[in-house]
Amino acid sequence: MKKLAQTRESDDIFELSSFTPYLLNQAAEAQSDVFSRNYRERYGMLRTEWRVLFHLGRHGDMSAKEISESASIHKTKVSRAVRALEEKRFLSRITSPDDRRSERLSLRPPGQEAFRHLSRAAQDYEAALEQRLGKRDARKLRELLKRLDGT
Amino acid sequence: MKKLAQTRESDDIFELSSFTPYLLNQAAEAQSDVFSRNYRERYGMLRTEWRVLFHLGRHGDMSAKEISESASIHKTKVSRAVRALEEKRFLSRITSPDDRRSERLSLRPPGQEAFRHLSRAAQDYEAALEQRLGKRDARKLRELLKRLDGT
DNA sequence: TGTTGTTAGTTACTTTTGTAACTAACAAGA
DNA sequence: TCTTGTTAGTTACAAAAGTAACTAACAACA
Repeated sequence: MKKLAQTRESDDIFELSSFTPYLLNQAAEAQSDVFSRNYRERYGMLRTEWRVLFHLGRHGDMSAKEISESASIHKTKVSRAVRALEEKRFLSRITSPDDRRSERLSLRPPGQEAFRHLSRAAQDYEAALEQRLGKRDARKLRELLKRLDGT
Repeated sequence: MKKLAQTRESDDIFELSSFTPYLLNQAAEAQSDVFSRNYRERYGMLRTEWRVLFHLGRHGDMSAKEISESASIHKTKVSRAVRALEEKRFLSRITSPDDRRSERLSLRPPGQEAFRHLSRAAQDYEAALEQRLGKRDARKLRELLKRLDGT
């Protein structure tokens, strides 16, 4: 007998394994757990610190505000990450002369070295992922994820 | 002039936007933020609570241990979620007669209703996502995510 | 100059998570 | 029955994240 029309497709079976937000979260956690070893074990860094470091290394000196906007990280998280990186002697701050509320953050040599190291690790990680998924699928995945992150 | 061989592809430019763990995380957060309104605003539930509820609704009575394994949630998180759901009168526990360490968790009527409601919301959410991405790409995304979550 | 409103960044407080140690119950064998 | 080892679930403490309120500096204009 043919299947009848339904109000909702497969109303009966709905597993978490077909719920995209769940899968996204599982995959994100799994990947993050693996890569975080790179900055956690060697530098005792947290994810936000790694991101802030990355932005500074990638874009040169920035203010906390600029990092916050460009990386979509809340300013309190940035503030805490900056302090942690400062305590590790990875960056220095100089009060901006034209606006004394804001600070110019720059990587110091140890911070620059950490950036280079982690940046390389990230590229290697990405390359390994591309190996696993295949170039085509890896690219497709990134494309799809980009389409999602706005919503 | 032709591009020379490099040790690493595009050694020069490496943006966060091409780093899959970053994209995964952004997308996962964005999606979770949207869907969490469903269980947060109406039921005051946390994500782990929603997951535990879902498992109970989907698979019938289970022990905390079983949920923990089947959902890959740490047992302390499950323990806290179970207590929260119990306080909301969404579930009841009965000490298992054959092993008094373990408890049979069952959804009570209000919990069952919340499950049905949220389950429907999840299906609608998934359907909307499928609309946005297109059936083919939505399916592809799920497939790729599944391939990632083991690592 | 004084007032009003805005902005960069920090701090204080609360909520949530992670980790480890714990309790009570079980299991299997001496 | 008395170890010894394991397991289900909880609790206590520490680390991290979210939220709101705050400080100091700025801007614009009366």
